[in-house]
Amino acid sequence: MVLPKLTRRQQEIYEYLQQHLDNFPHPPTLDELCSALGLKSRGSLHKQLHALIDAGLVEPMNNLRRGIRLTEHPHAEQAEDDLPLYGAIAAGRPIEAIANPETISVPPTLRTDNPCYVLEVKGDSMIEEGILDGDWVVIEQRDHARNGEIVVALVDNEEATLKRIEQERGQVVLHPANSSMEPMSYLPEQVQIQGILVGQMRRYH
Amino acid sequence: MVLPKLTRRQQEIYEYLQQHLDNFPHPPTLDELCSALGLKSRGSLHKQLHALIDAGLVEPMNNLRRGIRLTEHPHAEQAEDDLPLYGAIAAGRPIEAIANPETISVPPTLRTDNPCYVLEVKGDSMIEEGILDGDWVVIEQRDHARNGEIVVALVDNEEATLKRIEQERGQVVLHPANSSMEPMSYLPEQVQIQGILVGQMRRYH
DNA sequence: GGCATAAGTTCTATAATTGTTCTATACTTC
DNA sequence: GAAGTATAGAACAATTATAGAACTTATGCC
Repeated sequence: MVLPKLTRRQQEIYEYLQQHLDNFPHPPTLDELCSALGLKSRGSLHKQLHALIDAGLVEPMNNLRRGIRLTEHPHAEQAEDDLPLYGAIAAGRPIEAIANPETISVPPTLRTDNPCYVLEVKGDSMIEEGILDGDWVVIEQRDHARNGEIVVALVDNEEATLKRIEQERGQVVLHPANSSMEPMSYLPEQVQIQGILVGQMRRYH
Repeated sequence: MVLPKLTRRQQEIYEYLQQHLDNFPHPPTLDELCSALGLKSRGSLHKQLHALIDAGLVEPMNNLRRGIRLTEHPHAEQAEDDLPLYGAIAAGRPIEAIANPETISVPPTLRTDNPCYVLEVKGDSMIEEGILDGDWVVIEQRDHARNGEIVVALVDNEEATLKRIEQERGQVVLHPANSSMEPMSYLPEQVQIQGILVGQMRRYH
């Protein structure tokens, strides 16, 4: 996301702040920053900083003498932490079809910037990957995957499962992570990828 | 370290207190602190200290003598869903002792209403419970547990581990969830419970 | 228990520092 | 060359820091 257009110099200064602000024992004053940047005029720096403040990158300092600080979450906060929860992996139904899903809160760390949703895991097919019955998995919505990724796959439009995928010429192999189950091979047209695993959560209480 | 919105001088004084408060035989009087800090006016210092009290960093001292103490958990006012992240399970250190932790966002579902913190798991001792190396675990801060709960236990004040606990008369058994490891027995006084497992998160990207 | 003293509190005044605003000038880029 | 950008410098306004005095409250001592 690109915020209000910064000039070249403003960008330079912002990058300098990101890199060197921690080097100062305390948040620096305008004068200190001036000499660190090689500027001679407090007023000039102030003007540049005000542009960064307007862009939401630097803490506004309304006449306060607390020094210059960067804002906590520069990139304006993501819409919501809530993602749709489509219940247990629903056999035979394309994920997106479900009408009015519940939602569940998911920390930004566990998701990607692309559209994601949450499923509740049923069964032990991924137990050796540390994914247990009842866990929630965060799925990035996608219709293709790289080999080795763990995907939500809909087979023959009937059964949706969570498996590690290997795609070769002419066939798709879905590997469970459970030594009591066998990998299964399908034709590419039998398998529809509905998303790939990007996060996992479990509660113990 | 970025503190709440303190002025420079307030920050200086706070850092001085953090460093030198233990050097005084008793908590110092305002006058003693003044001369230690090179100030000449008790009133001035008092004003600064009051700012620190408002910020929740110094215990309020309502007319008490020698009452200057730092608060236990300075950063009480945390962002809503953010919990302190104490890094990997740290051998030999009581969890609460770590100074200024990072924080990580945790959905309400994965935590309890009691104080919680987050650890990063190192090692495979709980692999059969679906807790892998690198996972984050949400821990409710507690010093006791029921049998069968998974706890963060500090053994002999040296080693902190995540294990399932069984407490019998006269001994405490810590069970790993890894068939290549053996349960270990200890005397109750060797084992200090630092919290119990209430949630778990993992990212795949 | 009462009193003296030490220590915390409140207040005002003043000095120092620092953020803000403004104007003039130089520099880039198209 | 025009428009936008960057810098310097001065003047200004506000916050912050300090000192000092007066006041209140706790604590210990007899």
